[in-house]
Amino acid sequence: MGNTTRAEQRERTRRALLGAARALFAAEGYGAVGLAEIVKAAEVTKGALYHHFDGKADLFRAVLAEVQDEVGQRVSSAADAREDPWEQLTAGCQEFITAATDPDIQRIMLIDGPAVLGWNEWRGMDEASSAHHLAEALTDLVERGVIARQPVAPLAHLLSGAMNEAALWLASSGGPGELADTRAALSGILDALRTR
Amino acid sequence: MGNTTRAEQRERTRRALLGAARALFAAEGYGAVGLAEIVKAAEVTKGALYHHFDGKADLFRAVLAEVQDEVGQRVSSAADAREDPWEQLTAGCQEFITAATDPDIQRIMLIDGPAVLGWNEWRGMDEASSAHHLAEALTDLVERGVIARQPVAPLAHLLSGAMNEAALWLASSGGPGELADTRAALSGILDALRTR
DNA sequence: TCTTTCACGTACCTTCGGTATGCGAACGAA
DNA sequence: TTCGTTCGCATACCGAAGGTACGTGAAAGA
Repeated sequence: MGNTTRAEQRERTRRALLGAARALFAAEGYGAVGLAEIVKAAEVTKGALYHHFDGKADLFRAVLAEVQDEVGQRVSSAADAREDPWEQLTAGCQEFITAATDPDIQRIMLIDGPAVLGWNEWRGMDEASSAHHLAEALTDLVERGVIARQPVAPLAHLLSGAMNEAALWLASSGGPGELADTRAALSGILDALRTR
Repeated sequence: MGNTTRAEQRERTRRALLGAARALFAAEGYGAVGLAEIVKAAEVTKGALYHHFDGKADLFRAVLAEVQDEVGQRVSSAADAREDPWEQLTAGCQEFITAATDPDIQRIMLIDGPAVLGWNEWRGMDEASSAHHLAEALTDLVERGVIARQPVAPLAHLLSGAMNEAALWLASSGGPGELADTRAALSGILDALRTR
């Protein structure tokens, strides 16, 4: 008893590193955090870090994947709670704005993500976690004739960028009134897509 | 003759540093460029660099200001070439997308900018260089009744973010067709703002 | 002409990401 | 149970990069 299997120990250490790195990256930003801080907070050493990850950037990649996965889940849940495809789109977008207003999530997902991994890789991860939801929803709405037939990829990117920026702005200089105004403005843009 | 005043020399060195740093930051990204590379390309030493700037981040700040200023000028010129306020807005937006599709400008202005300086400072610089044009144009159009009366700040951020993301996407995976589709989608969104 | 200021070069320090190596405990086979 | 192997991780070290302290020679002012 009290014995710990290797798989358990491995998982515990990995979790500790991911948790510590996530908290520090979120609080101070990728560049301002040293590996020494991370391993100290995780109560391990650099040896453990390099045993689990290829380096600082790879550790960040794992943290980013975790964050993006959580946001993707929130958006999916919000969308799936609705029946009407149009409401699924709007609910998903509003939920994304809410989730992305968290400063910790922002710093990792929207600020450092593209800079650390490069925009292409960041885009790929974003696509896999949540952006494809948006593209699928738009495609579905086009198929159903709810919005005008048009290439969905450019539209998806415009909307994605709009929401990212809006969330960043809300977190830094926004009171509750700003949030409501932003939601309204986004709704207006989305509504404008509908065929009349 | 042949004599150089101190002000001249100072300006020459500063220009050399800014030019070298801009080229390297654009090509390799802020994190991947060392001060040694920069001062070698500028044919000076680190002493000169630290005499003109407070450090690597401050040098980047100066480069970013230069890039943003140029983009702002291009947008202003495009807008001022039109008489109709509505056309000024659309022309300015289209010109921004064109300018921001340049990979060098992207890396400095859209990718590394927020990560190196933090989003708040980046936002402030963007506001000063080009974003205020957008907000002013929108305010003007609201005053004239061309678009519905509404808070312009959230709208400006949504549009700004949409254009930033669109430009990034276009540069990485876009052919000429994608550019046309993106322009069309943006026009559609802008048109939707008009009071009918 | 003499002093001061300034632009910049040189040498050095510190920190940080990354690597090489060693060790003890869990694991698998006999 | 024993014994060799593997694995998870700690320790010590290295090179590079950002940053600093100080020296120097030429322009600027008196």
